[in-house]
Amino acid sequence: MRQNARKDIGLAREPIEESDAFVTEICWHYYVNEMTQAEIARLLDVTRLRVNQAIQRAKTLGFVKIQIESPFLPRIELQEELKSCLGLKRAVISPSNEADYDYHKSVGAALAALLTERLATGDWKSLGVSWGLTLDSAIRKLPRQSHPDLEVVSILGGTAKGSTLNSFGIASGFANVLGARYSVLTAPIYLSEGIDREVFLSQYALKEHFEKFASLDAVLLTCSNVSEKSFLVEHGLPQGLSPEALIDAGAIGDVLGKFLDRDGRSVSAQVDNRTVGMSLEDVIEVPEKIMAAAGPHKVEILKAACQRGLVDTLVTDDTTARLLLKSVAKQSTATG
Amino acid sequence: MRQNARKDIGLAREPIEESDAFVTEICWHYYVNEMTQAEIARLLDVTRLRVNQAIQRAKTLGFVKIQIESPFLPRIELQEELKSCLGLKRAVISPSNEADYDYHKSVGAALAALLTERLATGDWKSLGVSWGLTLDSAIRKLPRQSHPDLEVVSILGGTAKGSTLNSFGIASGFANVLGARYSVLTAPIYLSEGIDREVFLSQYALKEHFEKFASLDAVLLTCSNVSEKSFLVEHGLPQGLSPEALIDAGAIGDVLGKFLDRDGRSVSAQVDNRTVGMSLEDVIEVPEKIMAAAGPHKVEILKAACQRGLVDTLVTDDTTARLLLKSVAKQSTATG
DNA sequence: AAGCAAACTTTACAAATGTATTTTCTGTAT
DNA sequence: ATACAGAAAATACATTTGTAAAGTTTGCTT
Repeated sequence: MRQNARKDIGLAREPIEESDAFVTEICWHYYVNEMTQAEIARLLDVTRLRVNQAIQRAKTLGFVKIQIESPFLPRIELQEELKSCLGLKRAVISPSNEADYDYHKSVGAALAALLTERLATGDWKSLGVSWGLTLDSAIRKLPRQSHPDLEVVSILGGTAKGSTLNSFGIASGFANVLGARYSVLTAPIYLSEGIDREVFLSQYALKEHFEKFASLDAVLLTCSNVSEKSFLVEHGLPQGLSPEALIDAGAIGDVLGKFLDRDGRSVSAQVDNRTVGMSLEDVIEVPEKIMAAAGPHKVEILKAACQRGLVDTLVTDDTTARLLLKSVAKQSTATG
Repeated sequence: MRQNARKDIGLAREPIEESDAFVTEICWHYYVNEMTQAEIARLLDVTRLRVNQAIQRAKTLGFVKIQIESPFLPRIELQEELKSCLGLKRAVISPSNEADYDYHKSVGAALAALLTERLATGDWKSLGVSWGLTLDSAIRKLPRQSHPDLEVVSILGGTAKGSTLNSFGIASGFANVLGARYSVLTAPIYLSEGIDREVFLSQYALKEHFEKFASLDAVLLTCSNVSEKSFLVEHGLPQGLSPEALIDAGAIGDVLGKFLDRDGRSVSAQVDNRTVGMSLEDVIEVPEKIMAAAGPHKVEILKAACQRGLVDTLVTDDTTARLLLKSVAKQSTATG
């Protein structure tokens, strides 16, 4: 067929038969004997170009199969998939212990490892932190370090209850173990009704703190869903705001006390306006946005947060990662 | 221990941990994503040198396995000749790199390819393995497989030195990569003088193991000559047995620790009686006897082993194959 | 036999890789 | 604190590889 077609337009010379045996032998010399392409060309008395082409042909035809053999491979594959699915710059996936599943331990350790690495190389001056169990867990896993030029900045107000994993405890905890300074947000996460936001935030101490948000080199974010598993929902919601009302409004979880819907849109400007902390718009401007969260109940809010552009590095565990991928796949088949 | 030793000579910095996960990730990017080393270095924020070293380390460690579809197509004529000359059922000849000749690499890869093919079609339940550099090389080239019904049986005792390429390491290495069970021969290759063979071998664990020899579907054999190139001669000969004495007795090499003369006859029943492993008589009974060996120094012992009927499949390289043919031709003109 | 076009070889060069050398960094010991 | 030694980074360079031009060969057509 192809031959005839060529002849019709005036074929000159048959292409030399690049036999499988020829290609095979070249590949053998190249990959097994580790000869250079020039050496092989000399040995078989052909041009180097032909050797080069044979090897490339073998690769595309699948004659040579390169396998990577390692217990770590599955996780790397997962990371790559997550990155492309969610549009991340980096994904860190910790192996979770499925038998004795703990949402925070594994992710905390992974975050600690990542932080240590980034702090060593990244030359950060200012690190924003929210709070929650995951960050508390990371602090426990962090080795003691010395970063005298680093300032840990709390980017979210606190709640009355819960001392160590509260705003104050997390920021100071990080600063302590990292050998850094810190600045906390001495305010509740939600303003009481009737308090004028502008007036409250204009207080001198708060104003100075808020100005630091603009120059953060990185932020550590967490998220949660709307259920009794959420610390915020259990202990921190302002009076008059019920979980049911949030769910009715489309909320699937929160980032920095701001509730988002399935597509990452803010559910209630009104509620958002009562939170004391960094705005999501400001978060998006931070060069490195590290989100650490795990657990099946956080899949939806993680997806939403990524969609909103709040995440460029995701730290999670393999269980959550797999659920995330499944969820994204389902969504795209439903939509597209 | 090692740390102290280092400290004594004034250690400065711990070498950074080139973790397997790190190496794996680099190989993933390099081979799967086809990124350049420089790109990977930038991505992971390390020097290009480290990436380069990681890839080379992965290659030598066998983390990456490169498979070629049909490596022995081009050597058909040579193979046919060998088969008829040596009375073989099958001959597999790999092309070797004569400029930078490595006895084991090429043959190991060919053996790996052959094994993969035979395991897929042959329905083996039990595979006997000896040990040596050639088999070690084959393990590195074997892709990971799953043969849960296969048992790898070590057919030869070990030496004190040389961990991975020893009896235990080879059998478990094959089993690991093939996804099979294994049974090792926990005994030295040569009994010490004065130990009663019958008494020693009657030990429960050994007896049970020896009984497996009768039902092997295949064996992987190697051989060596009597010189400093032989691992056995260098490291494994029993006390009081010198290479010179063996040569004087007509020995030209060994198979399974049993030394043979030019015609494949056992040189010393006394020495044979001290070896712990499968007897040559039992080997002959195995349905598939695969001998893998290469190098000019192994030509004579290969010929002898074939003559003795220990080989029905020979895996070697083209250099050795040609020498074998020449040697056989010379002998037959001299004799006939 | 001249023309022609496909397919190869030659040539050239840019990019990537491998390796050696120098420099910088860091923990330990003096 | 200072000197020191070992390790990694930085640098430099030779080799190898990939690719895109040229130029040449070959077999067919006219």
